[in-house]
Amino acid sequence: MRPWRSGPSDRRGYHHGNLKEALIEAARRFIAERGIGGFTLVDAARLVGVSPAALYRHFRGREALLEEVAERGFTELAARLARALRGPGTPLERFTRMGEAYLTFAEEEPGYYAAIFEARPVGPDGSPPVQAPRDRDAFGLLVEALRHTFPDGFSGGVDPRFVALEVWALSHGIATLAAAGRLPTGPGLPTKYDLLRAGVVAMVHGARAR
Amino acid sequence: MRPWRSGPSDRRGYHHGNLKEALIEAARRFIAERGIGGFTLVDAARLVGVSPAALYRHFRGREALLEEVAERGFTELAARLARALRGPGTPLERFTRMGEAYLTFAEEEPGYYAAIFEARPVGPDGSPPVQAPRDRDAFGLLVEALRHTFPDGFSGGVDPRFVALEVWALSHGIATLAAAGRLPTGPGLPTKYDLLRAGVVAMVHGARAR
DNA sequence: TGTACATCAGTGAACGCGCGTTCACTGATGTAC
DNA sequence: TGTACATCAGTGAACGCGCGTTCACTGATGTAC
Repeated sequence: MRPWRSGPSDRRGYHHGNLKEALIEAARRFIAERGIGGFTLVDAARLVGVSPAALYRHFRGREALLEEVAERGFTELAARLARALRGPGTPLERFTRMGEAYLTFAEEEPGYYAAIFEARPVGPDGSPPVQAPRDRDAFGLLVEALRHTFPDGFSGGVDPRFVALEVWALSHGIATLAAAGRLPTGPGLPTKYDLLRAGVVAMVHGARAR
Repeated sequence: MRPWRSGPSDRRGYHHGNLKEALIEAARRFIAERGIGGFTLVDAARLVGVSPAALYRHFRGREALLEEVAERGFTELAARLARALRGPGTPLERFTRMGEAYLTFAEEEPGYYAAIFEARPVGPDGSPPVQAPRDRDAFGLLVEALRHTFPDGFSGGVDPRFVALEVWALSHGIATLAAAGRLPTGPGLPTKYDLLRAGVVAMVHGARAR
């Protein structure tokens, strides 16, 4: 990776001009390549072309930077899911497209994805908060999507949260297996999108038939 | 954690007597507590009560130890799955029980589970092999289980491998979300076992109805 | 049964390394007058 | 428009630390005679 600067003026002198953003971007890239554990502040600073100490003008430390990356990642993920859900088609089609957007996000942004699921949220005082607000947000988003997509609900009074959890767990499983390169592929074997699509259909169907 | 020795004589002098096994056991525990990235040779040696250099009498280095842990873990997992599948009940019941055994293993042996999925397999020369034999084994095991459980196959000629992948991805997703403490729980929300059971039923049913 | 000795499984000190973080500092920026 | 100066965002050297690994070594074990 070559040193990288963002913003209009590519070569500034003493002042970088956009260091915070550049560091977040560098972290995202390194996490994508080496995982959360393999990410170091020193490498991020070097990539951006700045001394490691400069980082502390913008972040409390390593954990704070990771948490910021996770935050950005989650915002991006939520935006993509919402966009996918908004399109045309039957409820089931739109919901399925949302699932595909999830898999695509995990594939295109492995750094964000890993940060979202591995970064330990940090409270203002440095200790972990009781529960990460993102967790509730992520799950709530999915439940709301299901409720909007199937406003009549499921027969038998099946809780939409149940279906939401099911779909989320399947998506996460497919995404992480694929990211680890452990999803068997080959002639006659389904792609991850095939897998998710069939799984969603089966689960929604299952919930309606119960 | 207190220093720990295994085998019949708990206090040996210069020679430990069972160092290899003790180190594997220590690694399993540390990985369970801190994850793969948080595991260090030095800590493992200290826990066992031995100098860090002693480790090199039994392993090439850190990676080799991790790979050994993964190997043991996989053997144990395979044994548990096979045992669960062997019991009484209808095909679907037995298959469902196998899924529950998978979740239980991930919960009871988080060290093994993490090692299985995160350790990078190492060939004899130190470079990674083309494909980890374990991967094929794990998947093959699941497919065989499905074939034995539903000898009549699925209607519409649905490939058992398809269903196997689906079930595996769901199980893995549930297990990892649960291990990360990110599976929402609360009154009215399903347990991970509920989730897997309903998912398996839906998927098998979906495959037969297609 | 007793002794000599090869083999094996440990020790402990040391190494080079890269990490996250701190500190006093300095160069650049932008605002007040 | 020009100058003084407060503020801000960088530097670079240094730190203590713990890591994985190596090395020459030594104590224990078990076998041959």
